[in-house]
Amino acid sequence: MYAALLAHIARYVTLTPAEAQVVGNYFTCQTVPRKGYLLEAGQPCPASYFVLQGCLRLYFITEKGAEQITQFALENWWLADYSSLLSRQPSEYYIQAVEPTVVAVLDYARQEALLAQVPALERYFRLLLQRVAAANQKRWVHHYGESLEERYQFFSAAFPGFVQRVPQYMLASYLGCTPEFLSKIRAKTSLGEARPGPAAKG
Amino acid sequence: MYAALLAHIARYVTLTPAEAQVVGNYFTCQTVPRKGYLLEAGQPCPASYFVLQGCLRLYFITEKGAEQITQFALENWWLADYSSLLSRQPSEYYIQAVEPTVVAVLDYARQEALLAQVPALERYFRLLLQRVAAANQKRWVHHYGESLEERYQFFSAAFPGFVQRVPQYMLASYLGCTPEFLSKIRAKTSLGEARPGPAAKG
DNA sequence: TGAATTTCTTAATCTAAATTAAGGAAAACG
DNA sequence: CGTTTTCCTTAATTTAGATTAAGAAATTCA
Repeated sequence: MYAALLAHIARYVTLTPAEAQVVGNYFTCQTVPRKGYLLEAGQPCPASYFVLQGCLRLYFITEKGAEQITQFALENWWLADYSSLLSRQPSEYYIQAVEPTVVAVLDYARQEALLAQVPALERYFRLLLQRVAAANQKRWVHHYGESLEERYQFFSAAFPGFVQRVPQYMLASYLGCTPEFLSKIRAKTSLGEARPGPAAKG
Repeated sequence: MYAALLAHIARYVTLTPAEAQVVGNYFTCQTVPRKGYLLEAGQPCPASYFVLQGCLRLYFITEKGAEQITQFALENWWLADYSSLLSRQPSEYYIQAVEPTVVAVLDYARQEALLAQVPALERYFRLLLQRVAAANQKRWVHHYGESLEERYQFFSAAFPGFVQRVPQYMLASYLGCTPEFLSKIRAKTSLGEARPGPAAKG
């Protein structure tokens, strides 16, 4: 059931079979349809989510009423609103499934009990969060060091296939521009690339 | 010597006196003059730094040759290039002292040994990094959800005194605008505020 | 399969913030 | 203490990307 999750943990720490068993007991599995919500603004973030299958997006609503996406989560990625999770205050985010999605759920109320029972997970999450911190620092380098066109190019190269998996307006939101502008960038960029002929079909 | 560091750790986990002793043995103390460097681009990040006194900035050089600041660290803040620390690859960042600064240094090579000896620190760093993750998520909300003027207002309010402590062009870089634009914002904003009279002096 | 909904594109106009330039004030430090 | 360096401000010009509008294509799902 949680094979992917246990495999992910095994990348960082070694669990005994008994510990792996305990981990399995603390998680629940949840299926979310396309456009279904795991978190809506106003409620405290109830859990951390590990994506087993599918894709999630985390976004908030700006003053102007636009959806601003700040994170995606594909298979083997964790997603949560850490502020709300830690403070138990209402979240300002939405976590929504971009496609039909299956997640392993670590309920907030049970997290500390699990960590007490399986201390190796303290280390797992420490190592994981260190990588999250590293990724965040890099993200600011891309954000401030590169133009939108460069960021799009980098993103397409770094996550091949992902660009085909989410609507372009969502990618635009994540990259910090309008769909119109991303469309312009792509038109300019793909001039040299193979165009599908009139009869071709994806 | 490391009273502030031990006090910070004590906010998250409880150490035995013996453990506190061990922690003290693993850190070294380093003094950096104003404009001195703890890390320069091209070298692997050698350690994590905990600021005991003073102020650090983390920045990189953009394609256009400008310094782009992405983080500051005041007293009781940790600072490191996590990417470089984890990968042992050359860093793209500089860590420089904004004022004469004293840091507690956790050398990369000794970090894992310390954590093995004092497992409670796995938890300390896990909890710390969870807060870092929360702060990072919030930072994107401010970045994308607010205008530069609002971000400046928020920042001044959230870190009173800090605005007076670093040069304005550094704050501008961190906030993501030019010094000229920040100057304009401040001129507009402070119209209603008390101006120092002609005879007044700081 | 076919209507309804979502998504993508192009193009004209507009705007927030960058760039450039240059003078003046404040700190640093020898 | 004074001089060198660093820092701040104002203003004219320019630009990257937003906004608005509208039609075309692709998906979804009943």
